[in-house]
Amino acid sequence: MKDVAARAGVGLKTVSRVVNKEPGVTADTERRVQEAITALGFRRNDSARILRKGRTASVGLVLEDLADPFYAPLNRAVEEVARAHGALLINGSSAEDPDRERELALALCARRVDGLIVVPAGDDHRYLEPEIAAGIATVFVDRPAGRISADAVLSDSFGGAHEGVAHLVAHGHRRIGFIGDRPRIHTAAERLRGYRAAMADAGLPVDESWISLGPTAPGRVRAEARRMLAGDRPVTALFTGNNRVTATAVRVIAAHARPVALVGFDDLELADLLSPGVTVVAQDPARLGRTAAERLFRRLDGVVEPPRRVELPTRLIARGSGELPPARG
Amino acid sequence: MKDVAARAGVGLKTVSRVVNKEPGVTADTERRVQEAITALGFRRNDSARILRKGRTASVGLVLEDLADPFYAPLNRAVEEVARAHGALLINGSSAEDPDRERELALALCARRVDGLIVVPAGDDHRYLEPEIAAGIATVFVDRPAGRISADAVLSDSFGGAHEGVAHLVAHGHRRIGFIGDRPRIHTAAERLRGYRAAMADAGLPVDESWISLGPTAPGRVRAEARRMLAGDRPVTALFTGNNRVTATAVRVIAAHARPVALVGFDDLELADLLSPGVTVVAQDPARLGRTAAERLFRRLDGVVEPPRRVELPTRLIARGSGELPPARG
DNA sequence: CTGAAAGCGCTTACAG
DNA sequence: CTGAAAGCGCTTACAG
Repeated sequence: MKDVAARAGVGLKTVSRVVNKEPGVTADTERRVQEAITALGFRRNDSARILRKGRTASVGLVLEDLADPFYAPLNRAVEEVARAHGALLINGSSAEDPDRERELALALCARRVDGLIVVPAGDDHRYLEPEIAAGIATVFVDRPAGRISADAVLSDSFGGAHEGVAHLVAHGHRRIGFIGDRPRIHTAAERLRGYRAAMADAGLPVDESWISLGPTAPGRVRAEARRMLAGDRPVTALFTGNNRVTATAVRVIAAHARPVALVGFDDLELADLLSPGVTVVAQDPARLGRTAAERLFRRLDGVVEPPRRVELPTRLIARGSGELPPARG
Repeated sequence: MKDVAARAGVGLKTVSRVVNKEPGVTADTERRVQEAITALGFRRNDSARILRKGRTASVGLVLEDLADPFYAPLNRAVEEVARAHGALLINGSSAEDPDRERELALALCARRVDGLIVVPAGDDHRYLEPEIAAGIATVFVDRPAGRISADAVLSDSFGGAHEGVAHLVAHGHRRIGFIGDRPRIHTAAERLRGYRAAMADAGLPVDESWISLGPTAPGRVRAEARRMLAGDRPVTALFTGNNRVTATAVRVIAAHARPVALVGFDDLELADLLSPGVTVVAQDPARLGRTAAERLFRRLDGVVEPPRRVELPTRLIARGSGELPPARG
């Protein structure tokens, strides 16, 4: 910029005015400056601008896995809202590791993102308190914050699971298995709570061997599904706690001798084309992302309100697998 | 930092030393500085650091759609490589709009990302020449750059399409339809070229009504597929140019009276569970992303080489739909 | 082992 | 309409 000013024979401020299209520059001066800019190949350095202005026009997003079919649309929705507000998006995957979540979130804060959206992996977010106090707006999405009070945008995991399990009960099932993610993950715990409540509401006993929480790696899920379907009092239906678990369960059921009913939390691509179609409790990941980002930008626009928890509804989509009657033992 | 120095009664440089864990500070001094840091809630501002150091330790990624099941794993792979090199990832979607691609890429350059990875939407990238000249390493992925010479990491679209169509021919098909993306997209053009070459190699004539390139919106693809399957000399097989087209074609075929063979470019989740399973020419999007990012960081590490085009192989996965014989008219 | 000065590339008041 | 000075929060030489 200094060089441009020298070449155009004007002051630094005049160059700044031209670059930022501020008024108060003669057409002639502007032309001279523009010439110098192209001659020198000048490109404004936004880092310097940011340092001076205070705001970085960027937001950070920490989620579990950028490649997951559930989080990818959430990511995209956050990007769209950021873009509408002239901000760039810096994001990364925690890989469900609390240390990595923390490291990434703090790196984003050190870059002075204006705001932060977090899908938490850990359950203690006190490490963010100094950052929030220093003015970095923070919204949690998909799961609530741990040990601090902050905005959260969630799906109704309890209600969705309750509805899905009640649907199986309505179709005659009495022995229903639940396979979900690790119990320290809020959504997994809530969905299990929904399962238990639906069973209790129907007056059905629950055998603890019908419940399995843990990593969603195909190997574990496959083994647990097979275990629940074996023996002489097998479950006649499965309720699966997220998209990854459902995909594996569909494979196990397809290879099983007797038909097994299935309702899965989260929708899957092509789920309607399988035989039978997979009945799901669908979330709207894009809406989760959009809602969280809009809340973030409201805060950045100066709206002050106490932290709030928003719960978005889920939607049961019946496609066949959840309407199968119990197989005769 | 100034405040910390004042409070600890030391110079600015000493604080800097402590923050950066540089040697040459007494244990006692370090303790005093650390106390001041926590008392004041000091957090280093990486923007300032970056301005001074020159490198931002961040890379930019412009792709078509963060939410697309093909690009999401590519995105994640780039992130992993960036992370291994201590860099953050700033990314965004072009939505297949050349202006938006340009706007986003230049915004990233203005932030002075160290390097840029681009899935091009447009076909003229001369706008990046000043940036590249100024030292921003740039690698194109999935599609090559237009009108500039730059590194590119691609899948073998021609070879993959050729193999997929030859597979259909080997199973007896003579009238094969091709539905692909807009012709100005490099991969779409290459896959069409592969289709034509495979037909020519088999000595089969091609009726131009069997070919349809255009937007991959379900409505258009559905209409075109139905058109090719109607009349008294319908195609007996379809070759689809990407994951979105394949998903729609599967639905059309499922609703069609006679069986229709199908081979799709790109793999789909659950494709193996459909009846019949969907035969595909699979790419490896994560490997594309990883390869491009590794090439970028090699350049950032100072390796100087002429721009190179790398082509990764595809893999035909036979699952049933591509092995169906032609239906009798 | 420690610190004062200069500078990274901009913008913000303020003055002409 | 235009510009010189100060400063954003750090780091880089350099000197004690």
